[in-house]
Amino acid sequence: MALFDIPTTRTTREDDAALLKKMNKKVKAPSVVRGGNDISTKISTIKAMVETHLGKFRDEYIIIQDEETLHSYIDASIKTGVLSVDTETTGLDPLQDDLVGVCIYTEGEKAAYIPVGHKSYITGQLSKNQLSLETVGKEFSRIVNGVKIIMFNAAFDMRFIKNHLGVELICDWDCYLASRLLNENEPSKGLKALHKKYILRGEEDAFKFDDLFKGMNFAFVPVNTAYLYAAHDAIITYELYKYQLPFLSPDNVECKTRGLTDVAWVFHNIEMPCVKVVADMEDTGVAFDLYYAAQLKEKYSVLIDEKQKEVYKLIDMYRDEIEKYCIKTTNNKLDDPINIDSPTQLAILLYDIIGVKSVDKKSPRGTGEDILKKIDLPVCNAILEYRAYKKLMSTYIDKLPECVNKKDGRIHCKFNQYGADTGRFSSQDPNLQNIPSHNKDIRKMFVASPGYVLMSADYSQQEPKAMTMMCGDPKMIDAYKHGKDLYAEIAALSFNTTYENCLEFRPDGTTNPEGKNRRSQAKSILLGVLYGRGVPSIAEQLGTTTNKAQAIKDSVFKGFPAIEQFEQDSLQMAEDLGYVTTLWGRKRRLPDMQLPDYEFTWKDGVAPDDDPLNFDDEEEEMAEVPDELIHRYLKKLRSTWGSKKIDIFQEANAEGVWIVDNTKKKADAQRQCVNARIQGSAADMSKLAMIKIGNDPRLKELGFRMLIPVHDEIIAECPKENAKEASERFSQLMSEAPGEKFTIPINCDVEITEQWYGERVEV
DNA sequence: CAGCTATGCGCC
DNA sequence: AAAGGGCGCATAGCTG
Repeated sequence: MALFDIPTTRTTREDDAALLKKMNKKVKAPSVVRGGNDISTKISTIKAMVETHLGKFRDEYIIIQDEETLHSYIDASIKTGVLSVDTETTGLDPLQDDLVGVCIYTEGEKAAYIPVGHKSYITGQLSKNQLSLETVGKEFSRIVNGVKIIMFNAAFDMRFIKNHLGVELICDWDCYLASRLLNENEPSKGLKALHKKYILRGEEDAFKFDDLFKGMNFAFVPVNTAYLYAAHDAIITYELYKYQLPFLSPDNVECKTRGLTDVAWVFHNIEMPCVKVVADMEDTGVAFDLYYAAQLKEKYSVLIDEKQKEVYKLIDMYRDEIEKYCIKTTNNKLDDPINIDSPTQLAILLYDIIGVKSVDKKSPRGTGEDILKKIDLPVCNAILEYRAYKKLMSTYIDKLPECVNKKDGRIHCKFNQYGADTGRFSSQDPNLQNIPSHNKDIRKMFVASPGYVLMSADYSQQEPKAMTMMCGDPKMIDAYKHGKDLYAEIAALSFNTTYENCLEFRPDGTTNPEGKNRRSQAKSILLGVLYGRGVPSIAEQLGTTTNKAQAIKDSVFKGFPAIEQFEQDSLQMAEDLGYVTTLWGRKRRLPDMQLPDYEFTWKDGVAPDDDPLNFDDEEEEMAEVPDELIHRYLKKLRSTWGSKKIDIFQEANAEGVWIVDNTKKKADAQRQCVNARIQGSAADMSKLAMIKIGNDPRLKELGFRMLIPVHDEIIAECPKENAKEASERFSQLMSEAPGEKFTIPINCDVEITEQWYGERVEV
């Protein structure tokens, strides 16, 4: 159900403002819960649970309800110089939800909870004995300089504190980011889970917020209960910090001996400075054109309808076969009509009813894009077109307008600055890093603020350039230094021809198909190495045979031995150390690289000739499979592949030997070795650029602000009158970001528009 | 009903 | 014999 009606016409931006106001009104739910019976039961339960599990801390934590106590607590934190901070809120949106309380802890004091937004669930009124936001803000402003601030997921708390207390408290140690740098494979992602694992060593059970308060407004939890839970968070954040501290302190022996010096550098010089930049981007958001979105919705619903009709018309050609099938198989999963959004039903239609032969061995009943393209039936092609429209509609055209913040009409997504294990950002709610770019319509929903222009700057060939620097090949470096096209240069030197013969266009402007072909072959090989892509797959992309692709790859490796060397070095590094590193020293741990290809154990942990009644073999010492047997099987396995391997596993199984096959895991890890170094280095570089840009005083004066990082690209906006100077500075800072690590030129084109991907604007 | 996985597809 | 790195999200279909 729509919360409001999208207008079909628009005259001015003021209409948008009115529209938002209208939305606001309808959205406002009664803030006072009638009766409150449910809620009071829930609160009683919470009270009891908190008392049982956290009651023991009742005297160890305090509630701060007067200014003097807060003042002296802040004094104490100024003395210790370190303060952990955690916020309690009514929700996850720092712009639309409220601050309920702040917890702080400094060594030598009891953990303290400062309630500011607790309310009566009956009257909806603010509870008594709470400090005002102003007072807390005033006290917090005393620690913006000189006190080291510890948080977990700092951008979140920093935003709530900035937006509700009016203080820019900048975090110095984000335990989440520290944890990601220390082990990006760590399965425990949350504060409680990490604390339980590393501080309590798994001894105690920790409450997560949702365990206790799911479906509950934290503002309604009585202060006397809330403080036990909340203050606990400030303590465990601090304890986690103390645990992490030595590992990420460059002078500490723990840091040095564990090879974390560079990782610590990345933490202090890339990740932590990036937090404020991220918090600012999330607060800024990006302007959105609701009217245009409504127009797109009309346009695409028509297209979807037409395509859907076409699909069903084509399916109807098979109606006799469908009927036959339905009679034959009474218990099939087909809806009437067939749901073409269901891969299950579509597979039945294609493979069982129409009788299409599988085109992909890996997924014989697949209905993905590649497979449907290969099948190349009119139905399949129509379905693909239908799916393309449908995807745009559901994921973008329908979804994005719902994400518009009712207060400011902008979309504020959440960036996870260590979202990918390689160090890349990710974005969610909504994901602004996968807005369609091929399609010319969708991105235009994103617009500049009134009076502003959008600026997008992207690194050209960021990853190939990172690869060039990391493998240090002089010919590649030279190509970039002389402003040549790298792929053409690689093609020229690998295929023993001239550079000009490897370009798509001749100097006179006519096209050169052979040149284009050579260039794209070189490109496929280089990017193939970068992605760990196999030769047959490259062959498929180039439309040639595996043998020919292999020959092309050999030529490129011969012409550029540094590329092959880099690949070998990266594999070797991971095998020896268990991790690879980026240009700036971030690590990507790939423990699977150190696995043996196969592992052998006795089935059930017992050798077949063991006497089950003999208990003299103390302490379940796992009997080992004799080397001789292992060698016999290894020899067999290494000269066999594919489905025949299964026969060998079964043969071993019959003998009581259990074989674990790690070869798939290892192959996966091998592909990641090169890619993680390149992708990670590129991510480091992009973050350095964001920090430079975010802290540039001149850009700030010009009213420039970053909006969205898209891996090798930054979208920003700036008042139109300052656009010229800002764009030049923007581009320059991007180019300078990698510093002396890059000895090749980096140029960044800045596009200035009013809509994302719209027409260029002259400034 | 929520929560999970599988499949499919948007981006770099 | 096969053979593509890194994300988040929508939908279907199953489970508790």
